[in-house]
Amino acid sequence: MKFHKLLRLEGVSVEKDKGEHVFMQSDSDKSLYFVQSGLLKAYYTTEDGKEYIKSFLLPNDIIGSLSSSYLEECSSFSLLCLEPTTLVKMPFRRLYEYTKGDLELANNMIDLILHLAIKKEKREYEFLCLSAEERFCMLVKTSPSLLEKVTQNDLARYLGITPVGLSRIKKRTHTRPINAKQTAL
Amino acid sequence: MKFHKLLRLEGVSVEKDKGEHVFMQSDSDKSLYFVQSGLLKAYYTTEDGKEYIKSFLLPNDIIGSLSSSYLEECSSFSLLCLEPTTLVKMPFRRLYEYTKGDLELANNMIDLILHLAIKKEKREYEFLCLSAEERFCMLVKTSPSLLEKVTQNDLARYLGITPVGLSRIKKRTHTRPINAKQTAL
DNA sequence: CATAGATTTTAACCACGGTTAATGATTCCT
DNA sequence: AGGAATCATTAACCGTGGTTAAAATCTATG
Repeated sequence: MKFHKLLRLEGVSVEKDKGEHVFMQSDSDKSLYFVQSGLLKAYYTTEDGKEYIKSFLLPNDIIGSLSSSYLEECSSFSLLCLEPTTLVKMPFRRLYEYTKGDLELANNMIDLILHLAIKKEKREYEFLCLSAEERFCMLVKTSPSLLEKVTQNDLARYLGITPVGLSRIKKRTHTRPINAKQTAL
Repeated sequence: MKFHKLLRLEGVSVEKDKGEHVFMQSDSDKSLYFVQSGLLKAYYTTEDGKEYIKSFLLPNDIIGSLSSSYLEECSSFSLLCLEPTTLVKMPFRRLYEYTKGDLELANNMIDLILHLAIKKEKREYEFLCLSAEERFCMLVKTSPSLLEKVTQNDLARYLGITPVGLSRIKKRTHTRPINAKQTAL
């Protein structure tokens, strides 16, 4: 990545332990966070108490609270550290002032958001076109290291299924050869 | 929306009839398109010939071909006019040159991409947290006008289900009172 | 009007994954 | 080490939606 100038802006460094939350809801906390080390999960909690994981955050990942009244109505959003974590916090208000007056920074910002938009695009694709099993296999291929760090429960909630469902899928994919679909002849 | 300056940039006007495609694949076509009038569907076609609809585009909507090697590998992406349509085409290369040199334009661009990112975020939420039936009900509430213009087939492929599945859901939701879940007492 | 084509609905059957609950396996704690 | 708590797996049962194919509608177009 190359958001050079963005990263050189001095933000507040935040240290959190495993199990601690990073609050992003209140106006004063609306910020962009750069993950320096550690591991977090970003998740929704719905009214009926269910949890759905939006993403896991690894070092060099970036997250911000996009304000969307729609989403805020139907769910609440949280960040939880799964390991001791260091973040750099940059309030949107301040960032916004910077980009208003700095061309290079504004272009860095464009690259950054574009990068995030492409991630979302991928995820939309995976939900739209792939089955839960295919999404799991995808993840095994692309982020094998994540599987070791994250509980079955969290992994399932990220894939959009239940832990029970994931357990079943794992069994299936180890027994059955992958891509058994093509077993014509 | 308020991408004032972006919209004042002069792009190439493109006229298409119902049934015509807008090509976005080749490098020379990598552009941002502003829909002025009409209706389009943006969809993926997978290797096994299935179609999945990413979004419908109405007047004032904006679409661009985010280049992602990942997505380009596993599917091909197309735009098809469902009604006679007028678009304004702005090549990314040119746009990029502009934003590199114009602060106001760069900030307009930030607002624009942020706006698109929030849309994606909503859609991710809907796939992650809602059932097909709930997604359908959501759409009925938020975009009733779309339902009249779009075939059952396209609608289903946008919701991530088959036309047969959608037909069943429609039957159910008309028979059964919506939110029958809460019928305690 | 008639026929062909596309679109939608229905039915029958099946696979996937949700739900609940019981059982194992780990980790953690004093 | 014993016990609590968390996490993972398994089994039984069920609901949603996929698949296929047939019937019912709707829409052209000559």
